[in-house]
Amino acid sequence: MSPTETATRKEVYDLKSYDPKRSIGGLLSRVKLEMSAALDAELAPLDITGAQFVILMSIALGEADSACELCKGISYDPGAMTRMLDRLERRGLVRRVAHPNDRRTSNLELTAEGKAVYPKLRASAMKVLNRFLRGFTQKEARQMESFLQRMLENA
Amino acid sequence: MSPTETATRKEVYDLKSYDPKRSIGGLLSRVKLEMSAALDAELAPLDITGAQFVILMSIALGEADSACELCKGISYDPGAMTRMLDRLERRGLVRRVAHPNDRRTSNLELTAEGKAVYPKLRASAMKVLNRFLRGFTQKEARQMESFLQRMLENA
DNA sequence: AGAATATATTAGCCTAGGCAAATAAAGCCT
DNA sequence: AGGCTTTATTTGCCTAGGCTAATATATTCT
Repeated sequence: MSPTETATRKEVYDLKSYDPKRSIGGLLSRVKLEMSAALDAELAPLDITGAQFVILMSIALGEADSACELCKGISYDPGAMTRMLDRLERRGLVRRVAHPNDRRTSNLELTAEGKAVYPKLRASAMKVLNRFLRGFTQKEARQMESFLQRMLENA
Repeated sequence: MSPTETATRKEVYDLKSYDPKRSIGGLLSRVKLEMSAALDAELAPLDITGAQFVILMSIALGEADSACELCKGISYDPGAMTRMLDRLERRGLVRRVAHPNDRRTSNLELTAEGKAVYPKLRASAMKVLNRFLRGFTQKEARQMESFLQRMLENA
């Protein structure tokens, strides 16, 4: 450790060094903004938004098969989720199917059209992400994933 | 490089390895969401939102002294900015001052109250950020900053 | 079984950002 | 000066998420 970085120092930023815009917080917000915009642009020809992409992916991957599980998985408001699913259903991508044992909920499935666009969605998102990661080695990418994962665990 | 990671490989994710939720994209969105919520909670006692924090900081640090410059600096909608500044002015934190040479615009300044809360805002944001970075060494934090900066340049 | 509690979804109201058109004032051109 | 273009802000309309209360089922506990 360097002299300016003593063994007692525990925190990354202090009152002197903290610059909001160049801090991890500021940069991260900015990157998220740009990435979302880029994803929206990439998906626009498919008439699907970035927010819808997240839902469709969750359903496709079997990570959630009800509105409630979706909400829990991604910290999304239940009211907003109802409307989101309404839109996806109207859009013909998702179907609500009666649950056999529980009439409070519906099982969510992709329609044929939903299944058909799924690979395109995946490819689009991957493309955007890879674009933002140009110049990154695999090792750097894995390290970035690990940093983000650790931040999430600190939440 | 490992055998699975050949010299010709240029992209971080491929169709096989890409898992949206565990990818840098998914994680980053999630971290941003949690961080924003944490900042909002931390600032709530001051009756200031995270979005307002960003504006106040920009003004305080002299990074922008008009609505237009603010918008450019943070990719914010001009219409939304007008309303944001209306709120901050009503809240007594910001003042619009006539520009001497250009009557289209106003110079933005912090009021006395705005200047008074500024150090608290800074401290709050720093606190939240440091919390998310618990366990990070200075070196890791600098590396994270650099990764994010590179992603931004790739945008 | 019946009551109390918990869960899943929905509807209403509120806030706030994005987009497009309107307005006003500069700046530029000749 | 007069006209064309650019810049800065504002306003109206639209979309979408957050919060709360309402509703309908399940589940649990006597």
